[in-house]
Amino acid sequence: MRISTKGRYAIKLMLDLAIYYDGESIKIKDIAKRQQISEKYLEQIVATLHKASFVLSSRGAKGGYKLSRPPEAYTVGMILRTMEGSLSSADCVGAGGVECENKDRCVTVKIWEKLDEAVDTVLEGIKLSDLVDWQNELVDQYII
Amino acid sequence: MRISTKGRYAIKLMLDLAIYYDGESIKIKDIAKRQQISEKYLEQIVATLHKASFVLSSRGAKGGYKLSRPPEAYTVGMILRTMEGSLSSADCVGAGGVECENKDRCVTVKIWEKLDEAVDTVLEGIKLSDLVDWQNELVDQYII
DNA sequence: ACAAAACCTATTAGAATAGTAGGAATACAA
DNA sequence: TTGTATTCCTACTATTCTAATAGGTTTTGT
Repeated sequence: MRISTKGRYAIKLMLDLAIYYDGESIKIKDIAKRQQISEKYLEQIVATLHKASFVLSSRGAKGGYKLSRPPEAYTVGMILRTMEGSLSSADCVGAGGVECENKDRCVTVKIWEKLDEAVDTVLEGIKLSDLVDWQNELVDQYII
Repeated sequence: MRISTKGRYAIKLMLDLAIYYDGESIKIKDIAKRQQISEKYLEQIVATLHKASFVLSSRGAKGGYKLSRPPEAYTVGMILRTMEGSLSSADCVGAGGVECENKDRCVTVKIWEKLDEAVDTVLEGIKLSDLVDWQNELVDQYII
């Protein structure tokens, strides 16, 4: 039931883009420094997010990345699914899964269906903007 | 977010023990045949369940396994946790996890806490006896 | 022209997954 | 008491996944 570093780092990356946006593109180098993640690894991760059109890029000096939409438009689930592919708990359930020919006679699939639904509800219920809000609350708490 | 075959097979094994119990011990060989799982692999899985005292064993001819408690006494979560160790979505949350020194300043942990709680609620909410009931409903539906 | 950034592709070390394999110990039954 | 069926124990293995590292190429602002 683990979420990989790819998924977790992608969320940190997107959150960083949301929080530190000031009109300018944000460099991977800076995100890597702030989030304590390898620059090269982040490059790979942002490439996937770029392919999914979650971020806009500009190349060359003064280049970097921006969110392509407002933070309310992303859910944690969207980001994780983009990075991890399917999030389903077993192959026999969920999109793109290997259909089991015994599926409608197997009661254990009900477990995975219920589980996946619960996971989905949580992950689709948290928006990137919620993370930004939580972060701001934390800052209020610690700095002030 | 995958549940491994070990966890899934363990549930099938426990369910098989619950359903086919008639006073006698049940052989791994029979479970393997019914559930279409490798006998040798099931041996390993049942060994873990035995160590956790979820099943009683008797050796030699006429040997086999029985549940050590009634099916109501097991939750799916108990079984999965026994097979998979921690079910938590990230190392920074949950028991036995590597505590992150930045934990109380990191908002993403909130995601994993919420997620783990939801997973827990589902998995602790399903008892082995529920699976037995579902199975019996299925049988009614198909055979009768 | 130069520097800084994104972009692209290959490689790798280690761990986890999903088993396979072979035999030792035990116990029933003839 | 001998055979057979079972659990029990330990080692091995092939494959995939994870989490990176590495080394460049292309683009662009100054």
